Amino acid sequence: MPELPEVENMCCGLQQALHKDIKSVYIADKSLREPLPKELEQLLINTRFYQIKRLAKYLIFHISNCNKVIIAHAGMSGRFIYDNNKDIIKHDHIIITFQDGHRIKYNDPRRFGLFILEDAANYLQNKYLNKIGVDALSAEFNTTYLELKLKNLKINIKTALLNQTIVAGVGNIYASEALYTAKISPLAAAGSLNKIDLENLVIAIKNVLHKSIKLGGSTLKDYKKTDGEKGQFQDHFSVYGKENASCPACLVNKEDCKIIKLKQNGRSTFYCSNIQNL
DNA sequence: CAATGAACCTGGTTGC
DNA sequence: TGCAACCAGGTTCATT
Repeated sequence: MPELPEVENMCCGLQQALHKDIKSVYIADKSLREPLPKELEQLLINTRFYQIKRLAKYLIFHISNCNKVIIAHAGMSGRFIYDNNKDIIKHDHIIITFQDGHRIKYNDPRRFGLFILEDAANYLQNKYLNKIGVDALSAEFNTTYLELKLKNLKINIKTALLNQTIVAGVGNIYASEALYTAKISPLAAAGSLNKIDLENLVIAIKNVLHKSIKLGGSTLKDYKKTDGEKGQFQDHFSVYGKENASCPACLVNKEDCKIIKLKQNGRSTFYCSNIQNL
């Protein structure tokens, strides 16, 4: 999916929908990770959203005069669109139409996404949210925190970065990109990294996420910004998806290198063995 | 617990 | 052209 930068962009785009009266709600039949809540329609009509915010890779919709919130996640292939179109296309699962004709549409071909209701009073205790680690862009995500979390872990650092209970928001693209920038091998044992490595890694993660947010995220295939346009950060990858190419640093130094692709825990990892030594 | 791999789904690409 | 195999921004669950 949608990793942190893509979800952040969805969230920004959806701010336009705040405080607009909801006229109608379309709910498709097929389930996402969980069945779509059928009480959604009755709950939303004639009210409005007063806050939509990002929590890790989740979006939380706060509803006026309602004791429920919506917890949404875009899975691998989900997108939120905000427009004034009337069309319903394949894989549209939720369409929330406002009085002024605009609408929020959630489309998700693979249906790994999530769209559920939870009690507003204690939604953070929800089973999907209560184990999430600190947000990658928060001040709490720092060298000291990461050192504590990785201590004694034997898994490789790349896999550790995908664990949302350690740090929330990093996904498969930005894990490879950040490790490259920090000059850390994805194969290194998470618990073996020294303080300098960890400091570089924290900085690299925050930098790559910030840069991607500015460029509207990365569009590989399904992800689109809420206006339907592609993100641009995919044009700035150093290693992701670049198997057998030369990495940027080796190109500058005119050194021979080939970016390596491997599988770690079932996910593709890309790295330069010249730059990223164990 | 920590670490692995399978499962959940659809659709695009690759290779025979 | 057809069809099977493999691959994809994520996460949970069952099994070691």
